[in-house]
Amino acid sequence: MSGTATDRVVDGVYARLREKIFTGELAPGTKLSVPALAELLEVSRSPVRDAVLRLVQDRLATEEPRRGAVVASVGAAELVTIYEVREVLEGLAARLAVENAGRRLVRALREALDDHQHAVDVSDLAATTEADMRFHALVREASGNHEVIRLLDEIQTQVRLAMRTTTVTAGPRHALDDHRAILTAIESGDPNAAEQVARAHIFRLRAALREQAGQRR
Amino acid sequence: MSGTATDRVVDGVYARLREKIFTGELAPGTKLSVPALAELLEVSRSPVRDAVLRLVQDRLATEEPRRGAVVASVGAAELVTIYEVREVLEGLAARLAVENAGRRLVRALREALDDHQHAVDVSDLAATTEADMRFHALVREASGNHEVIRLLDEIQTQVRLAMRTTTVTAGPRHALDDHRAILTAIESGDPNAAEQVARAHIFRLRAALREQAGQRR
DNA sequence: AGACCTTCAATTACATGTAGACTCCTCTCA
DNA sequence: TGAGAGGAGTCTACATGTAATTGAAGGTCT
Repeated sequence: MSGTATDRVVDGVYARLREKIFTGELAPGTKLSVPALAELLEVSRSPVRDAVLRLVQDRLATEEPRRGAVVASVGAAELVTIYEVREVLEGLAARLAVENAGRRLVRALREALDDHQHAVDVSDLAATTEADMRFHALVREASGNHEVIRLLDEIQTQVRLAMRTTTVTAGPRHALDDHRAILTAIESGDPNAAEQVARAHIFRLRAALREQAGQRR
Repeated sequence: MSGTATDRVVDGVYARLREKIFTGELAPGTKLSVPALAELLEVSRSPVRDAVLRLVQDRLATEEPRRGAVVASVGAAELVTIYEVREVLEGLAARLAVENAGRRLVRALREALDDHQHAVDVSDLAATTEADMRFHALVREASGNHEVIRLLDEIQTQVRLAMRTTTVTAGPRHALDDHRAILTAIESGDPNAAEQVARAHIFRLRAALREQAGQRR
């Protein structure tokens, strides 16, 4: 009567490796040796192998045929191409969110915004990032489109990984203003406005990135 | 001196399974039993297991924890959500293609269009589909954005799979006109126009789908 | 010193064994 | 007749063995 549906070893290994990557314990470039990790995590090689393949699948690692996998590193240039995609997807998410929007969404967004504001006021970087991510997560969940949610989750994963290497922040103040504008557009119920404003937000982030990394066009 | 870089068994198994899915030999809903496939393909279970995991990864199959994998079936409703994403990505691809565009691209697109026209004239469905897909492939390759290319490839895979179940065609004539408009916009060098026209194209396909499947909003 | 070869340890990719979970079928009993 | 127990067979998930390859270290010759 204790049964979790998924008590597979591979799930735990995957989660633990993912965590080690995000904390930096496994830094970009680190080799993911299956036997070594198996010993470290005290499981056999099979679930480790499967977990590493999953990491490769969501591009937290890259593999070359007979040479194994290493923790991926997302450079500024790649991040710019990712943000080009992110721009249109966040726009779509905002549009769809408006079409589905309920009071619940608006209330939750306001809450995230308040937290964001407060975090910025007291210069709490971690809380700022958290509130920022929560705002975006709320919008995409509200889109109701499973593909949009999945793809934006993937992108967020890549961005988190990129933060190990590059600085991604593009002025916390700016982001806050942009979020406010997005909320206003959603409240107004205008899908086109929401799409435009959401796109403009990511566009600005991308511009900051491009400049900071100084290249590409 | 004969060495191909990748002579891994798993690659061949993956390719063969993929092919069997697209030809319909493995129809949506079919269970992918690892031991059975291993015997069928005359390899051991290991590479088959890895190949099946890859199929799950690109959503040609779905798996449930202790119950194995089955060939995925893409329903009309899911396809509509996929097309919502496809709309903005094709728009982005067209926009970026304009920014990069060279004469080579325009020439290749014209060629694909001519083939498309001819295939429609003689009612060759296979050739029509091929020329249609080629046109889109050219545009996204020209975008120069690796993420856009990868995501649209994924989407095309899903669409191909969906064709096993649903009819996706939305009037071959319409598609041809839309492609002509996209080419015109690209030739004119106006990124915004290209994005709008490309989006409108997918929008129409989606509308046709939504109607044909009669639901969703 | 520097280029090349050899050797060695580590690792990948594949093969195979097996406990426990799941499915399906049959048989029992109300 | 229909619900439910029981059992057989199949399969997944994990464990483990191993050939061949790779990368690194060290040695040799020029």
